[in-house]
Amino acid sequence: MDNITEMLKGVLEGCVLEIISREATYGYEITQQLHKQGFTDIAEGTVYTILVRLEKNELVSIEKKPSEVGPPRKFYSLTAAGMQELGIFWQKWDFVSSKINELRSK
Amino acid sequence: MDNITEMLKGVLEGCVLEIISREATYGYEITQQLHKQGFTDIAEGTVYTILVRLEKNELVSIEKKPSEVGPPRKFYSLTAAGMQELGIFWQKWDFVSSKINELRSK
DNA sequence: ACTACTACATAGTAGCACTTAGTAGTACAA
DNA sequence: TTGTACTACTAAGTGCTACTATGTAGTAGT
Repeated sequence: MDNITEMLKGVLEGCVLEIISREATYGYEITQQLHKQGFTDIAEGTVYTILVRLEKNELVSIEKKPSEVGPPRKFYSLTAAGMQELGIFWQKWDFVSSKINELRSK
Repeated sequence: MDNITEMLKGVLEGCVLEIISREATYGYEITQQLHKQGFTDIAEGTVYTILVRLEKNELVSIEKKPSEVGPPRKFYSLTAAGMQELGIFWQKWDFVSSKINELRSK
């Protein structure tokens, strides 16, 4: 799918929060999961900028762990604020997507 | 619903295209329709900037008509390119929204 | 004159995904 | 020992989009 950049604004961050909420994980792994989930064109750099923003906003906490196959990994977990933010994200998503679908079907 | 700005990026333009595709209409009316449809916080200025962009990209054609209750109105209709763009928009929407929902449910 | 509604225009701002380019560790082959 | 490939993170700069704020202007009722 070509050029869905604009449509991802505001939702990609939510997706990253959702992925982290399942299990503590790190940037490289998150990127790969997104690729497997169908978002094949998302660049690594994009995910890392989101992670930096999440950290700055204190929605995630970080634990650095060594890797056996490369440089050390930064594992992310949701903070309480992060959990709350994830809930708000899904509320917004439900709201927006239902309105869009209503508009389409009327 | 608070602060859904980012989530509207890339979709609001598609919504405007959809509304115009139903019937030739003008900016003020489009804004009101969006409000009725649940997007209560969308400002007039936002709609007009979208319309200017659509015109610039030749996705709409314009016919100016006098109004009995105020200044003249600019009625917008989709061009062939606009129709095509609308189709692409819904394809993208289906793609993105299905992926998001998959991510959520897994 | 004043207010309210209708109708359009636009310069400036903020936020986000993306591009590009870089640094580093491990492992395996030529 | 050089090169390639994969893993893993960083960061400066760009472009697009919705939003803010403000302004202009026509019509109509008080």
